[in-house]
Amino acid sequence: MEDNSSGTTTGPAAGPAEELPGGRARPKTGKSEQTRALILETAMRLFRERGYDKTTMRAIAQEAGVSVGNAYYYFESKEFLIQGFYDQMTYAHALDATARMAGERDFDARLRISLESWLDCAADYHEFAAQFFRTAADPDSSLSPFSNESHPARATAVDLFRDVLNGSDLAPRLDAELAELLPDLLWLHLMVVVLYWVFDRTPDTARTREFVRRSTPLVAKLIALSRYRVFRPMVRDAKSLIQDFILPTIGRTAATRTPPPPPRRP
Amino acid sequence: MEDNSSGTTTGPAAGPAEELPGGRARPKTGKSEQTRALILETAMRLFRERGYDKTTMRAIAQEAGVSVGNAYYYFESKEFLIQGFYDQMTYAHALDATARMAGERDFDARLRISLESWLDCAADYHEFAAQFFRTAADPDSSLSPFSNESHPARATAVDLFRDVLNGSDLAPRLDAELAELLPDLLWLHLMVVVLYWVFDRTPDTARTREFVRRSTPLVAKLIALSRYRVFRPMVRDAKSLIQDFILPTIGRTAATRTPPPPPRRP
DNA sequence: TCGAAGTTTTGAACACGTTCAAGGAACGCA
DNA sequence: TGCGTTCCTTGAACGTGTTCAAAACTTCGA
Repeated sequence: MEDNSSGTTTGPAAGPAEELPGGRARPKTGKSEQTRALILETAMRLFRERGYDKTTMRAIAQEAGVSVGNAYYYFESKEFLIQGFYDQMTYAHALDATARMAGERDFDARLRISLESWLDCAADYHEFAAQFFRTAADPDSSLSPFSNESHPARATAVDLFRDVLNGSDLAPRLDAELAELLPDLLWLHLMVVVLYWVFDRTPDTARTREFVRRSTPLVAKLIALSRYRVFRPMVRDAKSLIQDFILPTIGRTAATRTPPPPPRRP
Repeated sequence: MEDNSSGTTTGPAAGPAEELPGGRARPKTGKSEQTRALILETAMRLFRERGYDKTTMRAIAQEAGVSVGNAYYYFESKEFLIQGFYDQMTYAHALDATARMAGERDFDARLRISLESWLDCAADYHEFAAQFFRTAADPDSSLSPFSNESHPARATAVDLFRDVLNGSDLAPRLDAELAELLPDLLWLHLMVVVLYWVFDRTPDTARTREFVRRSTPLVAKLIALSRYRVFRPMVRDAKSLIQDFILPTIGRTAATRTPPPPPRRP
């Protein structure tokens, strides 16, 4: 918060929320964008090769053939390189998962596929991921996916889970209001899996994969059961708790909060 | 992992798992223990006053009247000072919560009281706690409460929740096996509350307090319901998932793990 | 009391993330 | 062409966490 007077430099580092290929973004010169990409790619390669802590900013700069100050012109800090990595990976994951679950209608399978896809996309970065998670746990860092700042990567991820649900045979049978909450909850489920994965030390993170295979049927069953009468009061309580306390804390400020009671009659 | 050859120094920093007042602990000279305590207290005061990042090791040393190297003799790194803080707070919390819920038999109330007690104990450190949580999220750090290293503070916390359960009217009505898992699960619930608290920016963390008031009845209801027939299959699945995948990942490898860690380094 | 072995303390030195004043390079305009 | 403005790049310098060889102190047997 106290860093907002980020100096006299007016470089792109001040507003780094634009490097996905979709934006009108940076002025014009392809040169600048090229340097930025070079630095990010070099950093990611070194992170993969040596790990985060052992990769110094000096090494990144030298390996990329620029000065250390130049790296700071494009990335506000070493942590912002992680943001670049996270955005890229989220995007790749969304594409891969969507492709892989095409045609599959079973909700459990779709959920499992999308999580396994994440594990595959992230596999090369397992060691380095600890650092990412550390950063995510810091509420002061704008990189945290839990932080209120609009986080394009998080929106992409939540959209993917909306797709997981909507493309499944489960979707039409669900209460509309619950269906609205679920994408965010499934994203939270991914966060739990990520937490598990970060701490997983088994070869090829086999344990996490097993955890996914075991936990997704449970999630599917839980959601399916939520329609039944007996569970109504509890589901209602849980729903309002989530709506009032969980979602506003993550990105979802007020976008869709308690819409007027939908007079549905099943 | 690669730091294990922690240098030639054989000071107490190598085995800092002993400073709770219950132990036979450090050899004999009260002097050493005194210096250690002085450094820890000074650090905690400065953390409280200035925050973690703004408190430098040099400042801690100067304020405590020792050299910076001396601080490193007692604490392997700045992060290990957090461990000292965490141990102390956990102990204080266990005492406070136990006292506060004495006489109360309602499970929901006991759970709520114990969580509110935590919030009160931690209140002074709210700002600084972000850093603690950051550390907790790093699997390479032996400070992480999720790490396998025997973590006396965690054991204390889990014991507290065992007490929350056993002292309640709910305990005798529960399946024995489930009752065995619950203390760890309730500790996980605390971790969720802590996560919420860390990100909470409302004055006096009012939002977290509201979150506790709203979530504990749900937890209580969920546990109470688990006895009913309909839920059996699901409870069984969840139980085995937790038993096989969650608890082993946190400290709980086997029932009782090598109780006495000998602090001798010849 | 002496000396050796162990314990505690010191502070200069090191590596790293980060900052910043200064200087080029590119572009527009007269 | 010359000049002003903006964008990009540089690398020395700063403050920080951390290390380590050496000094100071304690303990204890002879």
